[in-house]
Amino acid sequence: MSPSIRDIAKKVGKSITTVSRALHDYDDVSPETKELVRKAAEEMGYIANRQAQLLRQKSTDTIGFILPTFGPRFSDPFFSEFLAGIGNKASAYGYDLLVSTCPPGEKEIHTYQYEVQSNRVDGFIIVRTRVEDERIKYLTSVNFPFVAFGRVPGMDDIPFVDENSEIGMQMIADYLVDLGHTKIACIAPSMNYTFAIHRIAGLKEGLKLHGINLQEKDILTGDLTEKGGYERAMELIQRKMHPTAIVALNDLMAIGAISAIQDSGLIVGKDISVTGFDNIPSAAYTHPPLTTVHQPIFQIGGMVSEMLIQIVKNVPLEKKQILLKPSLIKRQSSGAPIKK
Amino acid sequence: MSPSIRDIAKKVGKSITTVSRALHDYDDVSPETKELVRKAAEEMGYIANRQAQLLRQKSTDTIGFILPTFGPRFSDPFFSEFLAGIGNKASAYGYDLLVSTCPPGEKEIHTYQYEVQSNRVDGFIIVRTRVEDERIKYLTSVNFPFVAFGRVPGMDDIPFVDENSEIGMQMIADYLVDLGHTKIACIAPSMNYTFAIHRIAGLKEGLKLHGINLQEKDILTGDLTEKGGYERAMELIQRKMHPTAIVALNDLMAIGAISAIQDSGLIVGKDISVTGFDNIPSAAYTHPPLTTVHQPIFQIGGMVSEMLIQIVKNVPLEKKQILLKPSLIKRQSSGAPIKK
DNA sequence: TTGAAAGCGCTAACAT
DNA sequence: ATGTTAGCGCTTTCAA
Repeated sequence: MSPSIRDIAKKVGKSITTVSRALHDYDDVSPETKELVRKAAEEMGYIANRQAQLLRQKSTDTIGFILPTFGPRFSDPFFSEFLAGIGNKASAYGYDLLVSTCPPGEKEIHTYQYEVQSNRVDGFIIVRTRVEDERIKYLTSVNFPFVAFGRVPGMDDIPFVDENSEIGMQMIADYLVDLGHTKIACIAPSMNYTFAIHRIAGLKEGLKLHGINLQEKDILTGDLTEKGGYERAMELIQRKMHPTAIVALNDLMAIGAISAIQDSGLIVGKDISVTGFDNIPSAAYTHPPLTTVHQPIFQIGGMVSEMLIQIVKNVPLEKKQILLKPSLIKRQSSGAPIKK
Repeated sequence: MSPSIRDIAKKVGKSITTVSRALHDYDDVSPETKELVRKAAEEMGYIANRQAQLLRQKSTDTIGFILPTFGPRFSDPFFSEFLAGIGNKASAYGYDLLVSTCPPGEKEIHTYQYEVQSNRVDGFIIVRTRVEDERIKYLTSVNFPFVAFGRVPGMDDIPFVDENSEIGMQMIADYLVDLGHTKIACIAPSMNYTFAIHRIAGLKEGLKLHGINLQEKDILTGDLTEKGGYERAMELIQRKMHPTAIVALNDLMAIGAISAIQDSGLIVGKDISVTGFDNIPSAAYTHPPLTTVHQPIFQIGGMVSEMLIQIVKNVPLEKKQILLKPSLIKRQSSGAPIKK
């Protein structure tokens, strides 16, 4: 068994109170006692029992993160990088990270409720915010701390980090139009995701400035995976007049689109240009490499994590809302359209 | 504040003991009382305080998983899928998942020690086992439960799930030789990983059966990322006599290799064939699609998770070691070499 | 500067 | 069938 505070007390001939206070570096313990206690603790390999500590303190020093997993082949590189970002900062602050998995839907909110009420975590990190976000509604209603990666329309007060993807998409629009494209289609995820709304808005806005109207029929809905991108791109390609540029709202779908175009015997970047969003590492290794908008996922994970910890610690936040500037990464998946 | 067991007791006019027992469906509580208590609990939205429960029971109902993160751009799709697999089964059994991040090295073992001794978790899941695996040595030495994804040489008693990648690589070897390849090179990760050893052994063995000797100079070392695969492949291509087939030991490096070959103006599957390992979703969407060996990562995550839970619950295991049969996925990144 | 004692919310041995 | 009581390991009043 691991030694307890009692064992140390016995060894140094002091009370457990004194030991506890020495370990926490309280002012009212003599330096000698502190030294004595610390040495004994070290020698005995003492590590505080977290359960007990936390029960007492009514806090958990733990951050909750509920992975919205969609089916078994859940391998979005976005999440592993984001998780690494959260985890890194959390451990830097001595916080643990409790991860659960739950597909979006009915049960999801129960998972949150359960973790809130059973006192498992001090706060949550929410990812891929949605238009009517039950998670955020719930957490706000019970006044439980959280920080979101992504904005929520109509809830401007919540703490969040997001990339200004409107601007990102405007950059894409400018770039494609400058290359000479006019027939542009888009593969988006469900409009339930707020990021989809922002990105579509940015794209529309950007195109409109050049006198181009993005029509509803040119916005297809995919599921954020390569497969989804592939299938939607195929539909676009098979139209009698296919677009010369396909704007996918994330890299995974863009990769699928590239594959579909090539399977159709067309040339990516010539017959049809493709752009993505995220700049996942793979994006540099598609063929041709993918033009996309960079998002510093790892850093964002860190920021979100840090903000949440400040909040649960009651440290005043410098900024409650952070909107990052995107940057366009031009690669060879996009080029001038072929003149006919 | 969430209601406690005391609040329920007060409400139904029973002792807290009775409430506790009713909630746990003990035999020695009358059905009426059980009903009464349950209803009250439901009404009041009672959820047990996990910290207290667990402190008392000396268990945590929590599984630990320490992500070996290598630097910030940590986006191996392997991990998100594996995590989803672990998480799913864990929650099915009512277990939580505590995730930490720590780069392999010095500090890593402290992270394990800390979580063990502070009583944070009941057991660990270990991934990507290594030859002299400090993590496993430590956990065995303190007799702390764990299950590994991957074998460890010389420790045949540890509980693990692994794919028989020797056979997987033999299938690759057979297949490539049948296509007519004789000049075969390999991009492997550090031989610290036991899976690298198994896969190389399988490849060598498989080739030897066809009278081909895989030489050390034809085994390059990459870092398991696209970038690593790209760079090593470039080295191979620039040799005066480049190989006609590049066998990468994971899909990410294979994707990098494909990119390098194409950037060199060669044709993948004709000039140089490429194979991977894992069959991540992206593998079907490279151009050309990647020939690889399938590994059911999600299921393996589930199995490992389930085994660990059995172990910490002291339920006897059906099988302590599980070795899965691989299957070869033939796609167009591999073909007959061009005759000269 | 230190210690005694209460108690976080829960479970379980023991008593009734 | 139910209640009394002790105690998990820790922190924190309060008193000395």
